[in-house]
Amino acid sequence: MDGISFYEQVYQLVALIPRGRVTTYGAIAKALGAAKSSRMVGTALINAHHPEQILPIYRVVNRNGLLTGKHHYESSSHMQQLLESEGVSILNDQVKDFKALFWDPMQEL
DNA sequence: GTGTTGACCCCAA
DNA sequence: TTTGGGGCCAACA
Repeated sequence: MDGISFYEQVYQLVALIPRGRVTTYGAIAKALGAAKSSRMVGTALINAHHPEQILPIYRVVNRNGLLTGKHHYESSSHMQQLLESEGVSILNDQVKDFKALFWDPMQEL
């Protein structure tokens, strides 16, 4: 296929997430045609140190709207703080009104 | 080359 | 409710 790796596809999709919205690993994986490879999405975000490109990976949460990736940040509250600064309310490490704030890549693309 | 781990998800009991 | 199993695939020891 093209010279774009799975990781690159994840990065591009994450970069398209609108401000104040969130999405899930599974939704991204499915949008890329790898619904069962949702793990790779999370792994990709760990290596998300993309050059000259800021990725709002904090807008990506798990299926339950839980901030499972916050432990990989400098501070546990960092991820939550970033989300709240965009108008996303977090309650008990979980996105409030997750269903309403959920951004489905498939629906936009 | 083999085994384990992991920012996940789904289903069954 | 919790627990257990399967799947997927890259990175690491």
